[in-house]
Amino acid sequence: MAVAARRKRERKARREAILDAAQELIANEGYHGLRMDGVAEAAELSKGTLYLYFENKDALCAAVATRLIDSLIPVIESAIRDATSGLDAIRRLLRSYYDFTRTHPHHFRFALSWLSAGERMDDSTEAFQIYRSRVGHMLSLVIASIERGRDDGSIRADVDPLPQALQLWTSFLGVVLIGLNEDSMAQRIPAAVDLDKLLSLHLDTVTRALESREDS
Amino acid sequence: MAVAARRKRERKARREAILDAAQELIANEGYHGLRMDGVAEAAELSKGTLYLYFENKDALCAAVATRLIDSLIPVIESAIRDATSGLDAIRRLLRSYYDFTRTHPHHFRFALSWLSAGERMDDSTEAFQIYRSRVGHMLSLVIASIERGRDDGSIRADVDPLPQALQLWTSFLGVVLIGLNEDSMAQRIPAAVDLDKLLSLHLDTVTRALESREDS
DNA sequence: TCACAGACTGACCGCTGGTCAGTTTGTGCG
DNA sequence: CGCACAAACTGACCAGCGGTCAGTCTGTGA
Repeated sequence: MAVAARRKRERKARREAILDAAQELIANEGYHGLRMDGVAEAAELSKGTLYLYFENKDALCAAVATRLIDSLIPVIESAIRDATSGLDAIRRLLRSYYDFTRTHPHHFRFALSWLSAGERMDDSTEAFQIYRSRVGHMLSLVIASIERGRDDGSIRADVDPLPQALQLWTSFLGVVLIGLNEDSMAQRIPAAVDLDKLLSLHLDTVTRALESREDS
Repeated sequence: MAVAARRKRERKARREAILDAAQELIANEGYHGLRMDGVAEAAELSKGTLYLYFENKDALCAAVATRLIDSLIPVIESAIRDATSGLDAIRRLLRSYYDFTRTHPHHFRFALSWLSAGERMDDSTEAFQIYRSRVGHMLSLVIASIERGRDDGSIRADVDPLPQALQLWTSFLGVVLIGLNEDSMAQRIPAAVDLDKLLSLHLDTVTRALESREDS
């Protein structure tokens, strides 16, 4: 009865193939430009078949995003390990995420749609639950870094890790958000700021707010 | 020839009526739930007529957003005037925007779609240009407050107003973004933080980063 | 009474996410 | 080999919605 096992493998491979096709299209056409017909054609399947593997379009996108963030998490964990202090870990963590977003801007767009929507996106699917758990994991890394900094003295002792992690994460997302729209921002703001510099400024600002001070 | 003047008035009134209908629907159904057929019915017009007043759906939404932000700007300017210092002005400015967003969450959703999209939203219309100018005005208020704080000594002398204003504004938007999804966040994060507290924490963090220090 | 302009209408179109009755494939059994 | 059954797959079709446009209505001035 090795048939069932093989079927399972094949099913998984098909699923991956669909994800490959979708990810490629998202990278080229953007999340909003993604068409289920296009995915079907790229994956050399009929549209109906897609719905045997994914509940709907949003679930497919969530699965793509999950695969991407799964490739990011080890990078971040490695960056944290290399950090010289808790505060340094925060900086490295944020910068890793930022770099990742520059490489995969559409992943961030997806994450953002999820955050901002509540309505425009179906977040009731299982694929979304999985994605959520990844985000939860990332947040726990932030919390852990804050606690580490509190312990090693690089971060003020009076910060409350969970709320501060939320503040860090959400404010950081806002900065990255702009980084995605470099071109349109350049038009909008005369003599616009270079975006890598904006990130650096943000990190400096965060550092300044968190660091323990020598004075009383 | 007072006819032309009356026609112009009537046209403007119709436009306002359409905006009223759209704003009401957006408030109830959300931006994404807005249907042009629904607007037409609510405004007691045919759908085709809407397109005599607005280029497309996104332009209509931009006009709604502009009307809303136009009601906010005087509030913010007043808050800034009452401030005791430049740093205090920043805090008041951000808090005013936050309160406004709590009252009109859909305005913020629109602003966000505009920022995050670049693709999913038509920002080429005149209505969008106008909205942009309002955002530019708000940013200039932030810049002015920073300069004021630099002058009155409440803010460090070495901050560069424009980049710092961008950093302040974008990071602030990220925090507000979460504030919009209170309910879904509560599910996601166990023992979630109260959102008004999150804002307060953000303001404190910002303050800490900007304030001039007594020590050398 | 007529001509004209501008406001307005609503049937219609195209696109796209999603559905489902029916077909193909291939595996195990008699 | 043929049969039955399940699972994978298909593609024509549907519904919702943004947007269009040929034609109608209204009222103003001559």
